[in-house]
Formats: sequence, structure tokens, C-alpha cells
Amino acid sequence: MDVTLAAGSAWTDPACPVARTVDLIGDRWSLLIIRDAMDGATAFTEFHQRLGIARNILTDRLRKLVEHGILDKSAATDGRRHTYRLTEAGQDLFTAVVALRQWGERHAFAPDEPHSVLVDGHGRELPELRPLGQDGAPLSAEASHVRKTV
Amino acid sequence: MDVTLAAGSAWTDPACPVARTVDLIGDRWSLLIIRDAMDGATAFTEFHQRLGIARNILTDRLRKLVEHGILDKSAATDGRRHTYRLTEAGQDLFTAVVALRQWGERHAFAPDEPHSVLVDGHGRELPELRPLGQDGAPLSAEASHVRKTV
DNA sequence: TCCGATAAGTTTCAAAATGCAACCTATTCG
DNA sequence: CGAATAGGTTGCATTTTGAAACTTATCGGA
Repeated sequence: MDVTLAAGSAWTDPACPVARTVDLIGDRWSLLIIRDAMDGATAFTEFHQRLGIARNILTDRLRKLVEHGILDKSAATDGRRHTYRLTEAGQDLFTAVVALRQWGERHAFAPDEPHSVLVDGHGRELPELRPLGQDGAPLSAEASHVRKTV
Repeated sequence: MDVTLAAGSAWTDPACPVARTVDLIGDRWSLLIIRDAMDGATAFTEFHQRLGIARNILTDRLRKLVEHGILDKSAATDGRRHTYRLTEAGQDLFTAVVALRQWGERHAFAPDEPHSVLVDGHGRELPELRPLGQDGAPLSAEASHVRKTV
């Protein structure tokens, strides 16, 4: 496999996986496109209507997400639509989307403000996601550190 | 508590926690500032040097992160520095940072490309983070859905 | 077969965000 | 006191984003 950013542009911090991920999907719209794809959106117009994004920007973001292997574009059966579907790598962003969602639920709403909720197949809210150490105990940022590779 | 975006701007999608989180930290730099804060950075110059960000943009992002309750700014003891520290809400982004990091490790590097690694206090790599249903079984995007609130 | 509606863009141009470099101010150290 | 360091601010050029109009292709019905 070969992972690249757009031609002529470079990674912000080539050795850091967080930075690479931000380079790929860390703009105002990409993650919301992915969120809507996870919620069933597949057509250009569908993304456009759900997000209220400018059409030229949507065109650009869909193209980049396809380029980066996060979405797959194909002709829909009726011939006048295209279908955008999450690739395996795109579906694998589910964990990150859930983490951002849960943080938002905890910190981006006033206590009495309503917000949408992510539920499992039985309509039950998901448990909170939390990093664990190898010993199975919850791990905090201070208890971990980044090991740089040569 | 009262959560707000900058004066004069509105939430992209007020009911969605993912969208609110993206509105707060979904730009090219904020998440990397948070990453470096988690890795021990506290001073303006430190962030500037690690990130290679323009100084005026860094000023703006630090101010916004403080405004949003993610960083806390205080005068350092030596009198000529300021200290930026993650608030509790900021530390709580650890889960999201780990999720984005792990996705990057899996999908943003070629198999032979080296990258930095996040390790626990004993130098052991973290296990993979994965959303679970209430029954404790791994949950995929298709097996879940967003319940909208009125 | 022609017609209107729908889908998926592209183009144009204005506005906002970003980046670079120079400048500024306070503090501390020698 | 003077130089160095920290943490900015300002001005200006470049890049990105956004709104709206225009384009092309397809489909379904009259």
C-alpha cells in the first residue's frame, strides 16, 4: 500500500499518526461527510442537503476522500446517480467518530441542551470509550507518552 | 455551564455532538496543539517550535482553546513565561486523540514506514480502542444509528 | 420524441482564513 | 546597562472557502 497526501503538499508531521490523520480528514467538512456516510448517506445531493456545504467544496472533499481511500465512488444502478460508500478504512474511522461524539456530549452542550444520541441495534446508548493500558486499567494522558521512532 | 462558539458564529449542526466537537477543534492545528500539550508542552515558544505553526495563528488558536475551556492559561513562576495546561475537558480529549492516532497507524502509513508510538507507563503499546455495544460485543457503524432528539 | 425535473458537477467572483516576516514590549541574566 | 528570551502584534500576500449562476447528462412522463 502507498499512502499519499495531494501532489505538491507535504505531511505536517510525517512521523506522527495523529498529524497524518488530521492532514487527511482534519478540516471543517470531511469528518461530517464521513459521519453522514456512516448514517447512510450515499449520494452527492444527500450530503449536500444534510450538511449545507457549498457544492464546489463538497465536490473537492468527496474527491479527496476517494483519493485517500476513505470513500469509494461508483455509478448507481439508475444511471443518474453516483454512490459514495465508506471503504474498510473509512468504516474503521467509526471509533474516532464515536470518541469525538462522546467528548462533544460531555463537553460541548449545556446540561439542559438536547443532542442526538448514538445507539446500538437495540436502541441502547453506547458505553463510554476509554483507552486502557496493557493491564486493562484506564489510561490517562499523563500515564502515557509518545515513543519517537528513528 | 455554558458552551459557546465565537461571537457571531453559529454551530454547523447544533444538535450533533460530532459537529460541535469539529467546530471547536476541527481545524488544521488545534488537535495538534492538544496532542503536544498531552506530551508535555506548556509554553508558547514550545508549541511554536514543535509545530512550525505561524505565530499569529498559534496566538489565535491558544486563545480559542482557552475560551473553549480546553486549555488554561496562567503566569509561570519565572515571570517571563505563560503556562498553558489542559483543563479536565482538554485531558478528556485523550480518548479522541488515541482513536485518531490508532486509525493513522493503521491507514496513513505504508507497511514499512516508521511512525511514533504511544506507550503506557511501562513502555508497552496501547491495545486498540473499539466501540462496544451494551452487551460488550464490538459495534460497527452499520450496527448503530443516530437517534435524533426533538 | 420532446419537456421538465433531478443529479452531479463546474465556473466565477467575493470574502475569509492562513502564512510569512518584520516589528514591538517586558523580563531576566550577565 | 545591554543582550537575549518570551510572547506577542501588525501588514501584506497567498490560499481556501463560500454563494450563486451556469453546464451537462439522464430519466420519466405527456
